[in-house]
Order: sequence, then structure tokens, then C-alpha cells
Amino acid sequence: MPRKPADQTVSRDDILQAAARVFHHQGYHGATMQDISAAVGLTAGSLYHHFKGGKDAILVAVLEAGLDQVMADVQAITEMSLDPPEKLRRAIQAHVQSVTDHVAVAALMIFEMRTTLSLPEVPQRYLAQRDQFEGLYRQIIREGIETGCFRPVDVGVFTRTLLGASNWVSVWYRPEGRLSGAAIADQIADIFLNALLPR
Amino acid sequence: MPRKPADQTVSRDDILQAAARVFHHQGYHGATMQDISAAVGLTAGSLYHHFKGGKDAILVAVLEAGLDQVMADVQAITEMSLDPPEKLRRAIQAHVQSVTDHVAVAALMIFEMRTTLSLPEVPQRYLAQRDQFEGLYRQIIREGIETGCFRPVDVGVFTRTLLGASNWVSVWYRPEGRLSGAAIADQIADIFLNALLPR
Amino acid sequence: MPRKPADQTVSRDDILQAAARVFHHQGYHGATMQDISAAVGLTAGSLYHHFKGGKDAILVAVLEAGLDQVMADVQAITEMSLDPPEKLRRAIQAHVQSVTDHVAVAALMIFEMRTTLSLPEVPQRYLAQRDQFEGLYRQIIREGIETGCFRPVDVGVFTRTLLGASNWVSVWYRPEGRLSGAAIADQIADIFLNALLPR
Amino acid sequence: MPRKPADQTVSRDDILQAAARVFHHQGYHGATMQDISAAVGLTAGSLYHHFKGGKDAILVAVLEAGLDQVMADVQAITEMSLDPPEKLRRAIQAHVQSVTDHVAVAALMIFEMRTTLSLPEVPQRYLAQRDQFEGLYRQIIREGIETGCFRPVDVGVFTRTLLGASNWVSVWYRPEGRLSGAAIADQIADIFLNALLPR
DNA sequence: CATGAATGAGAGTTCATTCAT
DNA sequence: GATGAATGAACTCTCATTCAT
Repeated sequence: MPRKPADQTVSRDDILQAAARVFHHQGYHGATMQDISAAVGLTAGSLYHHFKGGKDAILVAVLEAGLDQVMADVQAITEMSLDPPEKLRRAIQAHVQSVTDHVAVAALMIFEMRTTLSLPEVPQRYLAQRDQFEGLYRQIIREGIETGCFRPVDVGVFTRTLLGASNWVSVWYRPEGRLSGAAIADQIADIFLNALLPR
Repeated sequence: MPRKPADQTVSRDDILQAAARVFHHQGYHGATMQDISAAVGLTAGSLYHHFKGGKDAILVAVLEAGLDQVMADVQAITEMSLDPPEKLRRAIQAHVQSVTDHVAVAALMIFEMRTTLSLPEVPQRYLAQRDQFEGLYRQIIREGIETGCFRPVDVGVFTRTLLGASNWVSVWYRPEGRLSGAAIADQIADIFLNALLPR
Repeated sequence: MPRKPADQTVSRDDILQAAARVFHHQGYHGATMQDISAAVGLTAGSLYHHFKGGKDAILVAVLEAGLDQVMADVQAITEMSLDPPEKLRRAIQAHVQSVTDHVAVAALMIFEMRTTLSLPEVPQRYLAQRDQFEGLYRQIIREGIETGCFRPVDVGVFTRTLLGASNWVSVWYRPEGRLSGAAIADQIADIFLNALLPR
Repeated sequence: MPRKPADQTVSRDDILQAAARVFHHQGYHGATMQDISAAVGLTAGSLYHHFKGGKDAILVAVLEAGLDQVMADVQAITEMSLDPPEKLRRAIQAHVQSVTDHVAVAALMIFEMRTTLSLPEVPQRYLAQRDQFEGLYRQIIREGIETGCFRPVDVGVFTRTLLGASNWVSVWYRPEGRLSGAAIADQIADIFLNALLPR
């Protein structure tokens, strides 16, 4: 018994976006398929027509899409011919702005990363890409130290400190807040650049 | 890591520790009352003799205990008569070491903070304490800027950047890793102190 | 085994055959409307243009067609003027060969006969025809006993024993096996004829 | 919110018996966990306390228990020192009576044997035991032919014919019917013994 | 005729929680 | 205090079926 003369057909991307929102508000476990389907104007059963894999698959798809995007942004910067400080600054800015622009997805990457994703086999690719992303930062920092632009620091610790701080923005950023995403991005870039300044 | 003092009566603290471990491994939602009770040598039903409130209450208790502890450590430092840089360094060191010493609990503070805790009414006190904790850092930084020890930065952004980085340690720290908790703590303190150095 | 006459219009019989195959492989409940429609080159919804009654109706149609056919074969034989032993032999041969020639349908008659068909009202006619089919055998045997060709046996038990054995062929017959359908049919006829031999 | 001061504790065997009944009446797919649990005086969820494996596991357990039992009965007879005709007679009698005594389970062995059991990996053992059971009959018949007690027949076809007929009893036997299980068993044994009589 | 989007009912399962013993 | 049987609510997922296009 169908109904709904359909305002518009539902696309796979509509679902991904709705799911990101719902997951963000209620958490993966707190969100039901009903919540997600309602957010896109369907009933729970109908979701499975558009998205074969079920709840897990939706989460993974959301995360992969999100990561693909930041990854692309940051990678583009690493391939520019800039000196390490400038490269790092722009990378951080791009990264943080990406976080503020897509808080829902960014938050998911943090909060559903561990237990939700550790069981299945699917997201192996996702985790690999995460490491690769971290590698981009490590590379810039290593270069900067070698060329003397940066003072010597433990690359591993520094990179993760930087990543933790940047990701964390998704926890406290509020679109209606005092500072714009860009402003925050600048500030954070500034903090870490200063931290690397040779004395 | 002793599990059970063997045939001894089970204390409330035994449960808290076991729960922290189980929650850390499987996540709050992935952990069943059975898992927790088994980890402490009881059956699920018996847990309710110790924790009236059930699963939620256990999580909140774990988190509150954890936060109380870090809070005490850091607060003690803020009350010492030290100059802001030294105070900040010691605070960060204490904080990060607390994270590495109790990774399970620290990780829970991050991962179960949002959706798990947003529904009930109980943890209002917990959230308040979190803010208070953040306030300790803000205070130090503000002081440092006013006295000219630190270069001027946006206190809000800086504090959260610092907190994000410190909390994030619970995600990547491995006891058997290359660096000790103390070493990591030193490095992170170093990074943020440098970031505040007036030019 | 042709599946689809390629781009030709789909006939009601195509569906019946495909359905028989699919039901046989996966069982009635294990087979979805998609499976059936795919086997005939349609989408699920389109099946309803051909079979108003849905899945149930398809099964019933398959079974009725199958039963009609065996029924006709066996009935033709009963109407010949042969002595009971010869009549029985030919009936069994026809029946068993019909089973080996249409294993899928024959198996359905066994496996979906009970629970699947007991609920609805439709197949009343089908069940009546089954009884009638059994009656054909009973008649031959009764005649044989009365004329002294067969030793006296309990007609009811004997008939059902015979039917059980013949139907059961659909369970173990393999087209690529050691014995042809005809050979098996001969053997089984032989067994039951011998069983009826007066001592 | 438990209720039920419990007339008696529910045993694993209670469940198996209830399940056999329910499966028999409604078929495996037609039976819900609610039906089964209700038949034993529980709610659906409670079944999982007593039977970890779910619906599949229940069916398999029912079947295995059933097969174990017939197997034991028949095997005991094959080990007696009797001449082949007597051995076969008693085996058939035991088998058929076992069928009439446990119609529900016997019917399940037929009707849920194929599609229901073909998917999982568990019942491999069950299927193996089925073959072994068939082997018992084959052995007796082979012996009888070799010793000249039986006329030569195709052992494979004969055995399956015999098994089909015996199993089929579960389809038409009615406890309240004209003939007792024992009487039916005698008749069927009689039929097949006669069929093997050397001319 | 055929499609495919959509539905809605229902099934199996899991689990926090309770309470008599 | 501890147990374990029992509950019941929820949730994910499947599928026959319908209907606008």
C-alpha cells in the first residue's frame, strides 16, 4: 500500500546526509532506522530499497564519504609547492574548516570510530585511509624539521596532538557561535605554527 | 590487572573498575550487563544490589569518579603559587598523565560523553564539573596573558585546543608503546608552552 | 533448460515453470517474488499482472498443473482394458516416470503440501483431486484382489505405501544418476507387483 | 517484570517437545517463536534463556533427538543374530512404529529436511546420520540377497522405496484411525518382505 | 505491460531489569 | 547478598504487495 505521490525521488545522497544528521544528534546506537528514514521522508522498510546494507553500511558510507572529502582537500595542499610552514598552515586551515563545515560527519568520525567500527570487516579500507591522512601531516612536519623551518619535535606526538585538537573542534563548534569556522581554523593553525617556531 | 580478589565480597569499586574496562573495550552500548557482571564474578541480576540505577548509573559513576580524580590533581596545581608558565606546564603534565594512567576511563569521557549522556537528567552535575575543569585552564591562560608571560591568544579556542589534544591521548596511547605516559605528557606540555611564547 | 525465450513476451506457463524451479531449489518460503520474477526476466511487481493472487496462487497453479498431468496419464491407463497386474504395473511406471520427468513439481507436491497449503481456502479442489488420484490406485488393487490376481492386503495401507514410495522418488532421483527414470519406474513397479503376488 | 510463580521450571526437553508439536502443525516457517514459547508457557524472549541458538537450533535439536532415537532402535535390531528376513521385518516394524509414535518429529524429518536445512552448516552431522541410517537397511538387504533369502533387487532403489514408504506414514497416520501403529507396521513389513520373496 | 519506489506488517533477537527463592 | 528464570520493549531487517508513471 504505497502512498506519497513523491515530492521528489529520494537519492542515495539524501539518505547519507539525513543519516549523518541523525547519527550526530542521537549517536549511532541511539538512532533507529525509523529516525533515519523519517528524516528523509520514508518508512523504515523503504530504506532498504535504496541502501542495501542496513544500518552499518549507512554509517560506513557516511564516514567514507566524509573522509574522502577532507582527504582530498588536504592532499591537494600537500602537493602544492609551498614551504613547510605555509603548507602546514593551509592544511590545518583546510582541515579545521572542513570540520566546521560538516560537523555532523566530523563528529561521527570521532565518536563512532572505535567500538562501532571495530567489529566488522568492511571499514578496513576506512581505517587505512585514516592512517594515510595522518601520514600527510607527518610528512609536512618531518620536512619542516629537516629544512630547519621547524624546531625539532617528536613527529608522532606532535601530529596526533594536532589531529586531536582539530578533530575536537567538532565537539565544541557552534555555527551560531562567536567565531566563524574560518576564524577558528586560523587560530588553531596559528597555535601549532607558533609551537613549531625555532627559538 | 587483578580481576577479582577471589571469593571476597565484591566492592562497589571493583564493579566500577570492571565496568570501565568493559565499556572501554566494547563501548557502552556494546557492553551488556552480563559482560560487566561476569568481569567481576557475578550474574547480571546481582549488579542491581550494588547499583540501583542500572547501566546508566554505572557509567555515570565511572565517569564521575574519573573526573573527580583529574580535577583534584589539576586543581591542586592551580592553587600552588607558581608563575603561569610553570603552572600550565604542570597542569598539562598532570592531566595527560592521568589520561595515560587511566586510559579506559579517559576514553569513556570522550566517547560516551555526548549521546549516551545527553538523554538522562542525572549527569547534570558531571557536565557542570567538566565546565569547571575547563575553567581551571582558562584561568591560568588568562593570567599568563595579563602578566605578559604568554602572547595574546583567544582563550576559548586555545583552551579547547589544549583539552582536545590532551583528551585525544586516550585514543592513541599504548602502554607498551615507545613513549611513557610521562614522556608524552612532557612533549605535549612543551608544545603548548611554546605556542604561547611571546615573540 | 532454456530460461527465457529471449525478449519474447512472458507467458503464464513460463512463470509456472520458473516458479517450480525456484520453489524446488529454495522452498516456498525461502523463495521470494524477486527470485521468481528474476528467473523469468521480470521485476517482482510485474508478476502481479499475470497472477492476481500473488505467491500463493502461483504455487497452487504449479501444483494443479502438475497434478492434472499425472492424473491424466494414470487415468488413461485405468481406463484401458487390461488385467489388474498389467494395469497396476503401467500405472506405477507412468506415475514414477512422471515424477522423474518433473522432479521440481513432484517435490513441491510433497514438501509444500501440508503447512503451506493448509491455511488458505483455494486448494480445496487440489486436495480433492489428490484423493481422487489415490482412488484410482485403490480401485485397481481392489479389483486385483477380487479377481484373485493379487493376494489380499489392506487396500488403504498398501495404496499409501505405494504412493509414498513413488512420491519419495522426487527426493532422491538425480537425472545424472546411475539409473534412468524409466529404469527406476520399472524397478518400483516390480517391487509392488511382487508384493502382491499370491503365494 | 517477571510474573508467573512458575508451576514448574521449564526444561530444555519441554521446549523440544513443544517445538516439535508446533512445527508439525504450522511448519517451520509458519511457526513463530511466540507460538513455540506460548506452547511451553513462556514469552518469546524467554526462550533464549533456555535455548541459546534460536529457531534454527531448536529445529536441529528436535531432529537430532528424533533421529538418534530411531537410529538406536533400528541399530539394536541389526546387531541381533537373526536371519535377514526376520531382521528386516523387525527393523521395518520398529521404524514404522517409531514414526507412528512420534508423528510430529517424523513428519519434520521429511518436510523440513530439504530447504530449511540445506543452508546452514550445523546439520552436517544430522545428514551424515541419515545416510548411516539408510546404510543399516542396505546392509540387511544385501545380506539377504547374498544368502539367497531374498530375490535379487537393486539395493539402492529398494532401500529408498522402503524408506519412502515408511516415512510417508507420518503423513497419513492418524492416532484415532482404524489401524494401530503396530498394525500398520506389520502390514508394511509384510508388503516389503513379500516383495523380496524368491519366486 | 512493465517498472520501481514505497509500504506495512511481522519475525527473530537482544537485553536491561525485576523478583521469588 | 546472590541467583536465574522470566519479562517486555525495542530494534533491525525482510518481503509480499500496491500503484503512479
